[in-house]
Amino acid sequence: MSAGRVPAARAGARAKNGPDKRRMILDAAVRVFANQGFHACRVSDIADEAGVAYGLVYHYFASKDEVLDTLFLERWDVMLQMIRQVDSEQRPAREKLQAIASFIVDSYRHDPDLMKVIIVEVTRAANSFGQTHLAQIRQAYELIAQIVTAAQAEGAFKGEIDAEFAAMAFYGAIEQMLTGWIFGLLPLGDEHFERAKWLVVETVCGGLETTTAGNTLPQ
Amino acid sequence: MSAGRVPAARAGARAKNGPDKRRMILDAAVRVFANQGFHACRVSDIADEAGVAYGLVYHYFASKDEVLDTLFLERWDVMLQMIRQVDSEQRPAREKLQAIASFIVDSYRHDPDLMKVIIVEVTRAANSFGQTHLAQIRQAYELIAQIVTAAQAEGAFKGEIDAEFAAMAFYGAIEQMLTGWIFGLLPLGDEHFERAKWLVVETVCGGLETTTAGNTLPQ
DNA sequence: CCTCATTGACTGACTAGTCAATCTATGCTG
DNA sequence: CAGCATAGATTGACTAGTCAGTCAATGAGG
Repeated sequence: MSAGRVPAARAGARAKNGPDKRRMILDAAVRVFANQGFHACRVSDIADEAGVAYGLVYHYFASKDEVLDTLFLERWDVMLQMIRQVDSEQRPAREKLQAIASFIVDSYRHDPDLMKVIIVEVTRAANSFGQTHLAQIRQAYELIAQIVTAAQAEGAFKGEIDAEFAAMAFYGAIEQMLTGWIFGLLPLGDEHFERAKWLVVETVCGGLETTTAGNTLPQ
Repeated sequence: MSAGRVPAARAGARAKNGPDKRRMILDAAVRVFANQGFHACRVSDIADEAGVAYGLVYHYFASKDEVLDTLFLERWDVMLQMIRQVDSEQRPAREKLQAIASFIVDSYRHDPDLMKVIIVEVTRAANSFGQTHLAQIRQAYELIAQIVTAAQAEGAFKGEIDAEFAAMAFYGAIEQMLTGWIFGLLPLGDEHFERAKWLVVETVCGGLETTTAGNTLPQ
């Protein structure tokens, strides 16, 4: 509902005139939320960062919550579309997962603040925004699970591991990777981002163990 | 520092008399934090839940923050000790990871509220408690990474996957599993918990893919 | 002069943390 | 053993500050 507050028509009209204040507020909010956290920051911080008056935030958004809702939904929808697209293609499951991992890592590379906000304030906020956007979040898991299910049906993936579970593990591994970057626990930089894309997929698809005969007794 | 506020001696003395109010406050806080979230709840909620006066919370704890700090450190220390123990034993890496997964899942089974609080309010709270306890959290990752490194040295695990990274993926998969239960996205119940223990390890160690060398045909 | 954008001072509600008073257990003293 | 002292436990009304959201006024374009 929040995403529809300002009709596309008006947003377009704005572009002709001065800068789009609504967009400036959203962009400022990303920075403020990322640096201070949603709860710790004040609405005035967002207004100041955006260079607009306090009240203007409430002209474009019904509440502080709605600012975050908007940011999340904007980005999450893009991700869901992307996964659906990948899902529909005719490629090996590993490549599909690879594409998803790439997209998420690139999202982080492109706008780390936004991804930090989405993950920290929504996706993992079980008592607040995570609940309100649970349906959206769930969709991502389900789409990934579908990929796994399909791969199992054609024999590429083991049938013994529940698809919904595999989806959680895969997504969890990716998010933890971003968390590592967010917390400064993993090294940043383009080559690390690229390597990370491959590493998650290799870990989850190929496994950590060496494929010794029958993988029964290591060593 | 918070953990040491009440000397063990006095805590023991308390046991002789009435109930340990400090403990009651901590236990109540777990329930309140789990149900409402740290930020959303008031200190009076904790006091009410514990059945004590508001001021008593501040007799035992310097601040609302310190209550959560105490809860986290108490439990996290137990987990670190457990991982160190496992780490020192002479067993295959897969079994070690299995033991860690079991411990965490059992922790959740035993006290879901506490684990929810630790994960949601600390481990994943990049802008608040996650930062203050970063050193503790990091230790867990490093210990797990050590297990992976050792396994790689003896050839049981592939050398191409960075150990620290594998540790993040493994831990991330487990936490995501708990998140699934917390959000009500994965089925609860003893058999599911048991299965989950095996599933994470099988996914991360064995991988999702079927072993191409005609090892198995699922179904 | 109408509409929408923009401003920022102000209000109303909320809550972490304080503190002075009261209670309770224990032990000491004469 | 009664009486008293001391220290810690317990109480909850109160303070001081914060901040989300409101609104009346002003500005600008058509």
